[in-house]
Amino acid sequence: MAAKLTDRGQKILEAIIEEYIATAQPVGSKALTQNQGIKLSPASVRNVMAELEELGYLVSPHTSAGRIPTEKGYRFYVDTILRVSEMDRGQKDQIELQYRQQGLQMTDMLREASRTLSSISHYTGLVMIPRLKATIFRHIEFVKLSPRLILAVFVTQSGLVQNKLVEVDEDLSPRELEKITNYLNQTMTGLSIQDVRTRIITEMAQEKALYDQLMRRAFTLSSAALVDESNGDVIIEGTSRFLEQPEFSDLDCMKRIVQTFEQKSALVELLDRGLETKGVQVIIGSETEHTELSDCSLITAAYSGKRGTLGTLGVIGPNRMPYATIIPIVDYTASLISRLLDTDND
Amino acid sequence: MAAKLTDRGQKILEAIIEEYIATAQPVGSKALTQNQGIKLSPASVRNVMAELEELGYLVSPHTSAGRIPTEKGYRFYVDTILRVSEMDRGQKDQIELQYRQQGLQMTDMLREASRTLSSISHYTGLVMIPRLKATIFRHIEFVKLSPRLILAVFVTQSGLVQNKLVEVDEDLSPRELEKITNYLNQTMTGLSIQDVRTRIITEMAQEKALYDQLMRRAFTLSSAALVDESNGDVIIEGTSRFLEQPEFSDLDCMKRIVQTFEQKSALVELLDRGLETKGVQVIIGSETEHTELSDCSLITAAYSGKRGTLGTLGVIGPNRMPYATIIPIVDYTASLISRLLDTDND
DNA sequence: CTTTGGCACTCAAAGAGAAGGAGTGCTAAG
DNA sequence: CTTAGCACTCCTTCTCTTTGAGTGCCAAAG
Repeated sequence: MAAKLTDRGQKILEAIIEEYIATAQPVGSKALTQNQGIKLSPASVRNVMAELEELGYLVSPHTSAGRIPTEKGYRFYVDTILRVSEMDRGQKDQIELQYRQQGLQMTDMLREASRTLSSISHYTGLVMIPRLKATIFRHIEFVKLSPRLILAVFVTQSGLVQNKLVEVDEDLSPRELEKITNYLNQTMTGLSIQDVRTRIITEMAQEKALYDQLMRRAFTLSSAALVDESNGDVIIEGTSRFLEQPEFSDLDCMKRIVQTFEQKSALVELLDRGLETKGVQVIIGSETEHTELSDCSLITAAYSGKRGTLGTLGVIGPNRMPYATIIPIVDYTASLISRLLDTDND
Repeated sequence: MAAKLTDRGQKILEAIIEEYIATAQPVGSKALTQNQGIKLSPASVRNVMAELEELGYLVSPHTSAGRIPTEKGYRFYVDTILRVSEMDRGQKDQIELQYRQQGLQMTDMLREASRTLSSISHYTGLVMIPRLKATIFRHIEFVKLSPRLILAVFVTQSGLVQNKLVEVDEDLSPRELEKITNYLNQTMTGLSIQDVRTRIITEMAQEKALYDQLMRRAFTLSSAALVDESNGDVIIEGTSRFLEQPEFSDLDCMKRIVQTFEQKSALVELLDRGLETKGVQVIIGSETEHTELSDCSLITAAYSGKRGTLGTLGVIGPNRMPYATIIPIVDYTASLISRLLDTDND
């Protein structure tokens, strides 16, 4: 069982996986000896393939078909065999160009990132919107919509704008609102939302707040405005790419995947996993731990702003994905986004 | 050609269309005589069906299949035969409930509308976001992100928040910005964006603006902030519903439709058509004038806020849609949204 | 001990009829 | 005008056969 893979075994596994990625057809021994730089007879290749199957890297759909990689096969390929090539300048420029032409607003940029990921990779692009609590407070503004209804508009360091309706018990005068606004903008700017929140809580407990009605209102208002009720949002672009993949020609399976996309929660969970990780992460098939996505793989990377990780982005497609080309695309996009977020708004 | 349809012809056409809507199978003469309250022999029905085919309301896929409605058939059905039933209270309540539980923010509400449309109709929900120029100015706010970069946050009467980054030539001090903000909020509130724009243009031309630097800046800034560069945006929910429809089991056709959805422009154009129209509009098949959507039908209705039409919403599905049940759903949703937009924020 | 050619075997995919059946159009009688 | 009867069409389904790609194993060669 723990038998190590010979050098030749790896070579052949690599060739099979790459052939399968290219053709989506089970790979036979003959095809291998012809196509690649493998100088063995089909019979020898067959021996090795039988070994690889025994070790769980390959399966054959039926006796008279070739072999296809298992998840374990892909995993080994990604972890051990794969050498990620640098992207060539041209491709990098092509990506970068997309953003130059573009407006500068964060959400638009992230949407563009998702779209570009999809169009360059030919799979589906995913970009997670930064969680509120991970962002830095820059500015808050209150707009009174009706006596009891206030719109809080809140801008983060990185230029993300969030707005939220707050219902209040008492009618605040414009002057009061303005004071509150000024106070908050002076005290909170530069803190992370996390910090802002704890600060609000401690200050509210202090006695001075107890007597200062305005302060109390400021805190109630801002804490209501900064509640992060979103469980994360994902920008998905290029769902239709899935329809191009022969492995999803089964409509029912396809439908379940698209539904999972629409609900987004599974994708949020998967993208969240990449938040802590440095570099590119690959999640293959059942590693997603979602049955509907058990034939899908994700390639993700985290992007960050001035102060630490903001979110993750990546590509989702069938297990049979050209990892070698997509990993650098995701990697480069993440670093590009990080760079843009760092420099654009300061 | 101009032969009018007999009463019996209509009855049978109705029965055929409704049967086909229910089963997605070509309808034969025998099936009709059994199922519905049609007291004729199959042979008589066949005569009528032949007539209907001659008139272009039906076609048969091949000799030994039943008949299916043509677009002209659907059109006639929708225009002449169909009696739209009132929705029962229960269903109305079910819809309304969705919004009660919900936050109050406009975009969220529209997204929820799209989702509800989809889940109740079992087709794909569409909601067009209001065009900026159709909305009423309520409040504008500028946040300086960097010396030359200003974020304009702009709130419409109906509570829609738009934000836009503006690059400026000169470094504006916070005091100046504040003055500009105050000035704009005092002068422009209550005007439509359309009006605001013309006003800015005329005032800029006036000599007093020429000498007052601050005013000039105010106008430049606000006109830049209020440029409506979006060509309309549509919230699409329930794309996966399409995958349930047997008529789109062809993957290639399916792919083209989903791609068209992703681009959105075609949908924007179609929803735009409903802006002028009162009540529910039905667009059938090639009436869409998009080849990719030539097997799709839309049922749309306009929704409005305090001051006139804001946008349209609706449902898209195959031509074979249960118009009788969906039309009232769309109608009711549109009026509900209008009601909510009217009352919520004033 | 590894490699390779040979060979029998398996099994999905593709094709060819053949049978079945749903539905039609037409005609002639009620 | 309606309807029963009937011949005809042609899709759908089934079975059966063929085809061929690919395998596993064995025995001979390196």
